Amino acid sequence: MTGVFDALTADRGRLDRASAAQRVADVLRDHITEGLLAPGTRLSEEALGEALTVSRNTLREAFRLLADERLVVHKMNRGVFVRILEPDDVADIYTLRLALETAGVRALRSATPERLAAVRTALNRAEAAEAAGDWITVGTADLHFHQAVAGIAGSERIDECMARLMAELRLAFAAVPSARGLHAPFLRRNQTLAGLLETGEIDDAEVELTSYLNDARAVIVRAMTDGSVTDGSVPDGSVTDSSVTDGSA
Amino acid sequence: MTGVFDALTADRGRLDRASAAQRVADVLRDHITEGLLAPGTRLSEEALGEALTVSRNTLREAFRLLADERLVVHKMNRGVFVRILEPDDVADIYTLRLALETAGVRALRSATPERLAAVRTALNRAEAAEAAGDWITVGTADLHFHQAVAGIAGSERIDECMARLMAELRLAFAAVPSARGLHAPFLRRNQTLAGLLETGEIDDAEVELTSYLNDARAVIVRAMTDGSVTDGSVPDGSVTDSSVTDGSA
DNA sequence: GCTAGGGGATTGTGGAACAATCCGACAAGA
DNA sequence: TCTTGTCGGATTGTTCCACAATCCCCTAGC
Repeated sequence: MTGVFDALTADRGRLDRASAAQRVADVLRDHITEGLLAPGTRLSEEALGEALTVSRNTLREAFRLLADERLVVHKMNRGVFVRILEPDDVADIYTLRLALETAGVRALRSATPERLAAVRTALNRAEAAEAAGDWITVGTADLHFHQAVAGIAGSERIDECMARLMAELRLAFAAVPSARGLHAPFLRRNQTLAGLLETGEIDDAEVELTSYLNDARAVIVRAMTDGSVTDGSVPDGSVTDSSVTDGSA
Repeated sequence: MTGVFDALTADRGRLDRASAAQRVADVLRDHITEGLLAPGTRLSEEALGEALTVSRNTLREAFRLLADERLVVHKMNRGVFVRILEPDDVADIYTLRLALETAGVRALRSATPERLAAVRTALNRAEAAEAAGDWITVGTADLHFHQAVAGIAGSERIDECMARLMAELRLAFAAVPSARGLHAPFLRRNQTLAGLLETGEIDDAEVELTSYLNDARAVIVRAMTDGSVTDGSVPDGSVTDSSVTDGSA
């Protein structure tokens, strides 16, 4: 049964175009993770349906997808809201992150060259963005760097799990006033980690990774708890309506 | 703000009744993981909607939830089907399992007593089922045992991740002819692992866990590849129609 | 100042309709 | 005989509409 067309199989996925619900979810996911939709914003079915020219039913299917990814929360008879992350959530995210990235480090010996190269590529991108002073892009590249670390394991499910985690983490970044203060201290440590990986020092890499993630978690949690200052990235006053202030707990 | 009603918070979830889509998804998930819906079965919107007396809209929202959990696959303009696991999927599942359960073992020092006790509880249930010759229940208890191991980490997200993984794994069990042949050899090793955890031998537990999961993976993958024999759990001939045979990759 | 209740808006769910698409069968041609 | 074009039936994809349920806010009354 195997023949000369086997190479096409990989591209088969491109054939089935995404459904409308999938596309809507993609658009909303981008907007949320880019910070264009502030945490707490209510996503009205009618308003969004009109803006995206899709029906309420289709929109609701998209909401299900995003709720499953924890990017929005469903409140019965009240609608869906962009998720507001609590400090506990951040701590929990880092616990899972540690497990996944550790799995990547430990799989170093059996890693494919492409997977390993992706780590360095992401790191280079982060430093280029740093040199340009573009701290938003630095944040993106940093997340990609860590996705690449977990990706060393070569597992489809680990990749997806990390991708979700990183999208969720972006919600936390939105709660930290200064992107620069958040990312700058960790760029050099990324460099250290990448070096250890490239020289195959697995145990040292694991120690560094653990310490790194613990520190990062502490920084974000602290910024969230005493963080009363925002740098004005909140789009406009509509976010301050009453529906935002009530906690999700 | 904290008061005498804090204990009620845990049960708050029971208050907001689940939406119809959620309930439908729950029912279907149970049927799938219990093996009542064989992999490859097509889930007709009209037939299912009639059977559950819900509208197509609601059903489609439920399908989105299940597709996100990888229990069903969406094929554009063709409908949704109960997922058929490939050997590669099983291998991948075990990779993630190892990462999550290892995280549990490593968190042993800071584990709560309840979390640790859950490991022994699940194990006892498995052995009771074994004594009764109920191998289906043994399979369930075995999955709960491993969920408890990962649960030692005390992370909400790790728990959810494991729960999904276990549901998915059930699809693989459906491809193995003999439940007894699958589970029996591993019951004793569960016992060993639990013992190491209870005596706090973290490193040994981790080694045993790794070896355990590698062996289990090998058993299932082998059973799936050369598994031409089924024990007749496939409901009827409708499963053999052409739409089932094409791979999902 | 607090409780109770009404009004308005939005969601939850069902139902129907139409277009788009896929599958299988049949027919035509080499 | 094998391949290719075409047609018809069935199911999904998506939209629109309707109505009940629920929640929030505001006002009235004590």
